[in-house]
Amino acid sequence: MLKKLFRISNSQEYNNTYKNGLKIPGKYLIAYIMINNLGINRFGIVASKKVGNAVIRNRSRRRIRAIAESSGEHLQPGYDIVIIARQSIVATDYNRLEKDFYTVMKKAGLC
RNA sequence: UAAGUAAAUCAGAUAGUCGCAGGCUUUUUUGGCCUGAGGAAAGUCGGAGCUCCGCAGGGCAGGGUGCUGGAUAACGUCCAGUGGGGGUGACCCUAAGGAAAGUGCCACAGAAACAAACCGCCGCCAACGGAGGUCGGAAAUCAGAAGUCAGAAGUCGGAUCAAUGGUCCCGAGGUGAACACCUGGUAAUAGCAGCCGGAUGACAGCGCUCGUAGCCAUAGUUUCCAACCUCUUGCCUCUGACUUCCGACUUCCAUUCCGGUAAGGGUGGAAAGGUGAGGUAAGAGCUUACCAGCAUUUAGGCGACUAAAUGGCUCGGCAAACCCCACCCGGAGCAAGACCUAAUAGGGGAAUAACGAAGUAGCCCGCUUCUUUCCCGGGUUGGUCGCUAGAGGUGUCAGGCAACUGGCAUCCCAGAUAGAUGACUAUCAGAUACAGAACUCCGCUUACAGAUUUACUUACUUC
Repeated sequence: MLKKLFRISNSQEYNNTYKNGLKIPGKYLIAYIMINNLGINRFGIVASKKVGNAVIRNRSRRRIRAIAESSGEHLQPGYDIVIIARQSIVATDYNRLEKDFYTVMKKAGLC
């Protein structure tokens, strides 16, 4: 589902979101949310080297992506969302991560 | 069965649901099919392909490699060997050229670190000292032997007495109480010109001097003379012992000086080949046997090297210190680079026609470019290609000990671009190691839960 259309692919767009977006911290992840004028949600997922080696980073990124894919119907459209993985993500399972994601989204008022 | 050694393989499986990337294929809007992380994808250490750099030429500098032969596109990789080291063994480890080209270093300790004497062992000369021995001389003492003189006692003989023994007294004459004096005879001792004998001696004999002391002058126990013997003392000679002193010679010990010695001790990572025997003043390859090392010759091997014989007789270590020798090395890297589209402009300042500037990784030369170069300012990071059919995989045959090479057959096996390979459920199992492609390949190194296989070694047990 996450085709190129639904991705943030430019470093300028990332920087824009960091500067102007709304920062909402969760237990396992942090979200920066900013309104775009496209009428769709675009996601960007970031896992820094703090999280772990390449394998661990890939796994956590894929989990977040899987949640984002499945969340499409539940969220209001029209936002750029950058999700940053925290170090604590390593120890959790999928269900807890999903819960955390939705609490963050609720805080942001997207669902 | 246990403990090992070497090599190889695997790296959860199956099913379902929902998804992602690429390719193919239809169909025209979305279906279908296929494929989709690793042995290390990691570290980015070595090498190569590929690309660009005004095509990389010479010298210097610099860097790398370093037993031999082979393999390879190449390598610091691999294979086969050689030497060295370790293991009972299977097997493992090994930067392993040159120290007789030169320079340098070898801390501390130690006498000495490249040619050495601290202790030790040994020798010589001289001086001094200590202890002893031998010989000679002198003195003193003691002992013995021989001798000699004197004395005493005795025996015997002779003279004397008529004749024995004992005791006392007296004993020539005269005077006298006595001392003393006088007379006659003899004459010892002593002394000494001398002669002679003795052992050159003590001393004896003869002689001489004095005529003294003494003795005698009626008989007598007595007395005298001579000889012998014994004892004692003195003296002398000889011998011996001991002590002291002096001299000469000699032995041992110690110290100093000089020299020999590399066996031994001690220090050190390392001390001048090792061990045994001979040898020596003591020692030493000084000699010899064996071992190690070196050189030469012969034999074997493409070679590293190995074996044997012979020889003289022995050479410290470090080159991962400089260095020498042999071989190799242009640089930057897929953000390389190419193309397409869009945009366009060359704006300001400076330097200027060679003795200049820039490029070619450093320096010198050489080469190339120059109305160009530098600085300031401005613009660009969109897309496509590179990009995965390759020093490719699998099988087989052939060559080779092997690494590897060649032929044939067959297969196509990730290619993203903020970056795919995932999420959930169920079942099974030993309950999940290390870990994620980014141009490619060959290696190396490092990480790793476990599982399996093959070959071999050692030990034990059974048949």
